Amino acid sequence: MVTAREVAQLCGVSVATVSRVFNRPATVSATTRERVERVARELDFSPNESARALSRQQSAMVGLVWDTDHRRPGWRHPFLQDLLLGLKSALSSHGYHLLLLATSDDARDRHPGVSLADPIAYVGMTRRHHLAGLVLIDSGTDAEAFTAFAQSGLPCVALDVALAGPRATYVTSDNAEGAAEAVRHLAALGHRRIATITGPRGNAPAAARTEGYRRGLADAGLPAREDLVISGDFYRESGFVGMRRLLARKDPPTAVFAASDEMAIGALLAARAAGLRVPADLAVVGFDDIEVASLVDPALTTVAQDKPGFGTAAAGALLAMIENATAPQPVHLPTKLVVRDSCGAKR
Amino acid sequence: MVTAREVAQLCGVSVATVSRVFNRPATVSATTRERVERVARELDFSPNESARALSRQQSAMVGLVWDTDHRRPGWRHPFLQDLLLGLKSALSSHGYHLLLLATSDDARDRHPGVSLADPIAYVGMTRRHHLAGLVLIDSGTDAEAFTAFAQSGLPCVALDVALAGPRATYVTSDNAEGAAEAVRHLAALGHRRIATITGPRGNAPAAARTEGYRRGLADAGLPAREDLVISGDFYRESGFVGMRRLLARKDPPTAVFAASDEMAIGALLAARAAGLRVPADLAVVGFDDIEVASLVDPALTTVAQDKPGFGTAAAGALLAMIENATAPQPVHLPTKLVVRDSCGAKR
DNA sequence: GCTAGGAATGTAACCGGTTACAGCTGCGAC
DNA sequence: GTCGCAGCTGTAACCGGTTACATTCCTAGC
Repeated sequence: MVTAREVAQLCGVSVATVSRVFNRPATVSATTRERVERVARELDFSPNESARALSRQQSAMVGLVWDTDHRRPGWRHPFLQDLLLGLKSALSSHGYHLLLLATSDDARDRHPGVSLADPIAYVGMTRRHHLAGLVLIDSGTDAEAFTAFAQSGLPCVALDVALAGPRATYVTSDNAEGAAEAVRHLAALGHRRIATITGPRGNAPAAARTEGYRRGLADAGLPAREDLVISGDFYRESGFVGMRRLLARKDPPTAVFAASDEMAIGALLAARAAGLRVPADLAVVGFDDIEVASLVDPALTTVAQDKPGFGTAAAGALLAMIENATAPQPVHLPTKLVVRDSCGAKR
Repeated sequence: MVTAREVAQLCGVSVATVSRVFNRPATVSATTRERVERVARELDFSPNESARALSRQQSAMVGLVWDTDHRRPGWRHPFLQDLLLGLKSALSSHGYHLLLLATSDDARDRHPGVSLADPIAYVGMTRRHHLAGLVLIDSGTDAEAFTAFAQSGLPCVALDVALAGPRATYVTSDNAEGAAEAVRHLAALGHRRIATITGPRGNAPAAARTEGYRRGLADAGLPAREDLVISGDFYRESGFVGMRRLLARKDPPTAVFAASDEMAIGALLAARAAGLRVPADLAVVGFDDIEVASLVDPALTTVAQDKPGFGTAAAGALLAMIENATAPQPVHLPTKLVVRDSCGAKR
């Protein structure tokens, strides 16, 4: 490893000058700068990150809090890979890396209800590592714990959880509009009794999608019937059960908007089990556009989220807070209705 | 942030002693140790990681090289989430974190054939960050680039790519045995003409699965017929095309072992397109047990890999090399045949 | 009683940068 | 001619730990 001292010596300047070339090039005369840059390139020098972090009290790393309880079914994030890719590429263009914080599962083992391993341990870790910021992935129900991060003073961006603070914000899809569009689409296909299977209560995107469902009905001039709103939890099983309950009605819906693809697939299976054909007897629309959506039979019509966009938007918001100290603004990503077979639109 | 100096002052000892309490407790007298530990706990002190990394020339971080070209179809890892979870939890128990290295895509943009952004940039990064080790995820065809990492002297663990060196090793499934088991299962169901659709050439797991296919045939006393070996590339399309070619034969196979679930699904679609019923007219077995496998119709019989096991095994091997400097040993994880509907076994 | 040696602790030199401050130079203005 | 100031660079004090080496103290052995 070449150090700045060696570069300085070879250039006949002090280490301070070498450091300046890498941090505030404008303060160094052009000739000196070029000489240092050339020698640095020749020796393949670049500043040691540990030393830099120690000295600056800030590292070139962004922490990723993704603390999921793998014992809970459906612990997987619907599109973590796209998210990581988006984050990674957006961060890399500014020289930041992503640190996947690891905490022991002790706290969770002791208190089974707690989903985040230990917020305090996390906050300490972010300090010890001099992290520049934090990306928080909602892993279910730790919205309260997230405020602890926001209060730590570190720039924070949460995904799909409303987070506010002087240096905190969040990124989410425009869930309400996406849901409304799905419902309007079903209405336009002639459906009058459109049901919905919602996500878990307390979940912000779930609430927004239900709100969007209502708005979509209103937009289409259809009455809102509360008995057509069935609550689920985003996972397949609840879609199956919810659909079965809906089909047992004496006046079952002809279409259903499920607040997640997993539940839509559950609904599909329930319809099949009840001897119904989709989309002929029942139209189904989901939300997310997970990988499986195009594979099930019939292929699922769904509201697609901008998956890599989540990553880039989160990274962008975070970098803005880190580097410009700008006032954070929540980001609402547009969704896109992907029409496949399960809704019965001819295509 | 509390520093060691403050703790030392409050305890009436020197910083060196505080440091020793955290690093080599045995060299400190019991009474002093307890006093320091108590005060440290009260002040919520823990050593600053940047300073520690700088001083020790080694950080508590393991780099993750996952440099996939998202413009290539099928760039997704079949089970990255399980992998990350396994890695994370195994590493956390030893206090290590996972750093997702970000490199600019420049190199790749300039040379479209290159899949890893820039191995040299990566190696430099690992040095600058004082990383303790490296986990290499194969993203296609950069096996050669991986040797550059192995030669950097840093402990390296590759996944699904044979990597050798004094401080390098790899983790992979027992692909050959898994494939052999699948083929024996098909033979036991009465199939005599069992075809295979292979993975891409040059890919180690793909080669092992083909070898296992041959071994399975031999085990079952069936002749190996080279015309029943069709090459694919792990992605769905190649499974579809391969199956179509097989079905066009005058003497088509009654069963097919696809070296990946994606290709198996492609084969399923091709069979359906040809008017064949699965499993009645054609038995299909895949490899991986990806999430979709249980969702397709018919549900896919497949060779399951130990997904979280990959992560824990990789972390274990890496930690062993980092902490004990043990001679690295490749890990071969056992697979498990998951019998569902597509093979025609009654269950 | 004296010494050798081991255990416990302190001292201070690192690790490799960043940056406040001071010093030097050269130029235009008076 | 000199004063002021801006631009450039060097000096040295950090950042917060780790650790080789020195020192002190105590005990066992003679």
